[in-house]
Amino acid sequence: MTPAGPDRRPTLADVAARAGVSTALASIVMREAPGASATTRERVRRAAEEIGYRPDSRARLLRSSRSRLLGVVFGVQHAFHGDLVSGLYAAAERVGYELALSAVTPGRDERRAVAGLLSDRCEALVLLGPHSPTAALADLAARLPVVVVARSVRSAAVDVVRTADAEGMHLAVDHLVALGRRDVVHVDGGRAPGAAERRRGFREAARRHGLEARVVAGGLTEDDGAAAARALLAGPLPTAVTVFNDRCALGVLDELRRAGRAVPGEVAVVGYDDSRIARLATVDLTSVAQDVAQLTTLAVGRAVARLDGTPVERRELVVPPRLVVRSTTASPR
Amino acid sequence: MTPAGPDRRPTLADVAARAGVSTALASIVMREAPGASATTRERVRRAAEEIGYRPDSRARLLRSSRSRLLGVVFGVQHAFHGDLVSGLYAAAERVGYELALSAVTPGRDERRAVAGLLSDRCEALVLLGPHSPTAALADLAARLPVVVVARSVRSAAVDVVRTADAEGMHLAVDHLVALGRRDVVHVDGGRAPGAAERRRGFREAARRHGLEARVVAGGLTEDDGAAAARALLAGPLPTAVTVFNDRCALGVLDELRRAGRAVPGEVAVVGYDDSRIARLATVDLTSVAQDVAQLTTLAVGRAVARLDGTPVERRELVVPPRLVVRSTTASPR
DNA sequence: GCCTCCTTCTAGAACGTTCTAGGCCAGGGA
DNA sequence: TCCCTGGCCTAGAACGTTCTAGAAGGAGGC
Repeated sequence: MTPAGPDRRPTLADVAARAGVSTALASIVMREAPGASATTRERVRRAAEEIGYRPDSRARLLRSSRSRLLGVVFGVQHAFHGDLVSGLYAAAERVGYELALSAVTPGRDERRAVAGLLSDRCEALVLLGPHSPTAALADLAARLPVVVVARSVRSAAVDVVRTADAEGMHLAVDHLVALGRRDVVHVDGGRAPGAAERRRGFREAARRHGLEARVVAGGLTEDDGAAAARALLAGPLPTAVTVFNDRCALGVLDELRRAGRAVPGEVAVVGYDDSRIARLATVDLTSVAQDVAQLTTLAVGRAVARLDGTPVERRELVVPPRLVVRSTTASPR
Repeated sequence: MTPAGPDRRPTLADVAARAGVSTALASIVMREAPGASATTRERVRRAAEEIGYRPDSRARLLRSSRSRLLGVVFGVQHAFHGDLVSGLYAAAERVGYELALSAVTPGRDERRAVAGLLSDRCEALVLLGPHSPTAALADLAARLPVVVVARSVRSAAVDVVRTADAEGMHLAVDHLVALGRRDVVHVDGGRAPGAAERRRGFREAARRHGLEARVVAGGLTEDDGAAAARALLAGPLPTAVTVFNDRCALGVLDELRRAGRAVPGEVAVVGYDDSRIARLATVDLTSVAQDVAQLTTLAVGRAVARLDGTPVERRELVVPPRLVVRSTTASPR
């Protein structure tokens, strides 16, 4: 019978009492720290097992000034953020950190998400494609290390890890031109994180090839893509289209096919993100892939470097993208 | 100059010192508890503001035995889980609880996700479509209240909140029959959470209408749906298809259209989940909608009831689904 | 004057861990 | 004999909160 009620969560003191040692020694055993004999270790471990002891990470963190906890803010809507979160878990584990997740939802904005993490005593924050203004991010960075992923921020206070989106568009345009497609249009992502950079890359590459750099309004969703495709269908059809992201590209594809236009026969289409959608057999979309493993490893690495006080050379880390060619691009029929 | 280094996180004692009161009183003010004069409140609040004080939720939770923290395990891949998480945040906030998120990723299984939440001192767990065997869930439920969402579990130990999936299939089949479609096939979800129930519902409804209850193998993804459609195209085409979920339905749709079959002219298609995909103008899929707001409100409510010791009548709460009719179902051409 | 009651406040003990400082004992060198 | 040294262990103080018990001071009733 435990002293303070039957359903009390077992504590280290309970383990120690049962094993007949001090709590300090029990702590040593549980942490696998040096300073206990083999027999005692065994005894303490068995006691812990028997009463179902689980360390209370909050008490643990309270005591040690370091929490080894990285806060992550992600958008619950974005499939790509899901991939990034997976990568972050793996990267954090490799360097002995834990993750605290906080989601941005339609009813919970970034401020709320960040506030939650701050009171959880995270040592640093990793923000996935944040929408907060630069000033707000800089304010935050005055409190603790902040790493922004997949968006570029013009501030000396925050670290940025992102894909070389302009280069990704170069790859896409070069690929299309090599296929003999010279009338290329870009379907834009508006004010979404990364859109400006991708637009810029498109324009640079088009100019380099001596092409007219035509850009039409698009967006993040399939419906935005469909609308853009309808706009394109109203005029003379280009021979190739680069699209802000895969979801939008899907809308473009669908609308083109509905209008009876052959893809890639008449029009080639390139997406961005290499999401699961792009990889589906029924879609099989050529797309610019972001290197998730690299992005997440660098993001965690940068956060840890800041915490350890390791000198850091550049604020911005840029990861090269990769073009994944599938069946929506080919030479004209 | 703070005593213990310049970048120490400000604590309640700092606030109290600056305001010239005891920490206990500062605590009272920060918690908005009764027992402080208006002028003192104002003074303490200003001091907190000035030094940028943020309560340390871990210390707070350590002290009070209640953590008011609900652990949520979700799959980072599932768009539907994203919707549920959004709803859970809102529902938890309404009853004064916080959420701790723990993701299941390709490299992080449910055991890991749950273990993390347990050491975070969550009072109860909400599991979204868990894959763990019933026995493991029951073990867990012996430690703390467990609510499983969107899957049915045959165990008296855990609470379940789910959609009446069988009824959803009744709605779908009734709708198709009312449209004059009597040759209906179900594309199955295999061992996915909810699949068995949906299959059962389909069979019941078909039998009720005196139809042959034909079921073909499908799955969760677009590719599974495409494969199922190819199987259907190999024989005489049914006049209607119900599909395990929207993603799979999308594959079915795509493959049917590629084969030149008119939807809904020749074949009507009904999906399940009413996901964002189904709502897209380019897809516009008739689908069975799950009531996310209701599911999440009930899940949180049930967890809280267990914690408060409120007597609970049934272990399983079943929420009625709703049929959303769009353009993939109509009378035969 | 004394008692009670209220409001406003404070000291100090929790909470469950880790860490610091030190105790005790055996072994070994002088 | 004495003093180190090293291995194993413990007491007790942190960590930043909240909570309990109670003090101080005034108002009011007798």
